[in-house]
Amino acid sequence: MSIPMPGEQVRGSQTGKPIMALLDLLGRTWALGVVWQLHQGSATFRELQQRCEQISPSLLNTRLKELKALHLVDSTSKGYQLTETGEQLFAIISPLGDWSRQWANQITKGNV
Amino acid sequence: MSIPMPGEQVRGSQTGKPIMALLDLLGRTWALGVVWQLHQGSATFRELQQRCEQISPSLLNTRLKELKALHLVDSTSKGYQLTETGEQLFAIISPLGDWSRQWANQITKGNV
DNA sequence: AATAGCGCTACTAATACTGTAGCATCCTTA
DNA sequence: TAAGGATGCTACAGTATTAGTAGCGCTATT
Repeated sequence: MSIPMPGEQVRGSQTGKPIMALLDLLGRTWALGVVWQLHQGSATFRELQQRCEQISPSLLNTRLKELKALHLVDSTSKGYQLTETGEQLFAIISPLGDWSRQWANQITKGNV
Repeated sequence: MSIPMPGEQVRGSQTGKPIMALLDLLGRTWALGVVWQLHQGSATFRELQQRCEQISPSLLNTRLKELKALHLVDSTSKGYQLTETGEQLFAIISPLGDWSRQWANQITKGNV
């Protein structure tokens, strides 16, 4: 799958709008999850695989390539870590943690 | 694909944590996009299809079923719309619009 | 020199998505 | 009362993506 570069056409959108590239990227399996897990701290390839509950190495590697190409993740001697930009992205989505718990509560307790 | 219900195991995770169910859901093609587009206002099935740049009806319908089951989208006489919960979710991710533009700028102008 | 761990690739099977056709239903308008 | 015309949605075949497993090439340790 090609890397969803802002300005170019991406999966599901011809417009080239940055938000569409971002939504394409984040709409791929484990993309959000990798960002989420990496915020817990940098990790080696195999550590990251374990944090992501045994995601297959081929997929992890594909996602990491994309995230690196888009400057959200960096690989250093300490392993993979979020870039500053990646941390910004995490900062935006981090409220999803708390929110998802309320949401789960609402659904499973059935407040209809 | 089964609906990622918080509390149950989902694609890529056995833990049942709400955040994992949410990340599974949002990691599906066009899930975020549909929420994004519906925030622009309620829409009928075919309107929504057009806003989503000709997403195939089968996929749109699948995504809508999931979003309805998870109380993020409602279908009314006026068509589909976000629920209150869905609007909350949108409120969290809405900064992605502005952020994606900066991000695009950083990548394409190459501030390396 | 053998062992163990690492990043990562290769390959196949399983699953998800795309794209098109079209059915059933509900308006219009004649 | 019936012939369009639009709508919500399903069916299905073809294609693309993901899962799962094996293992290679390398480095470090024993």
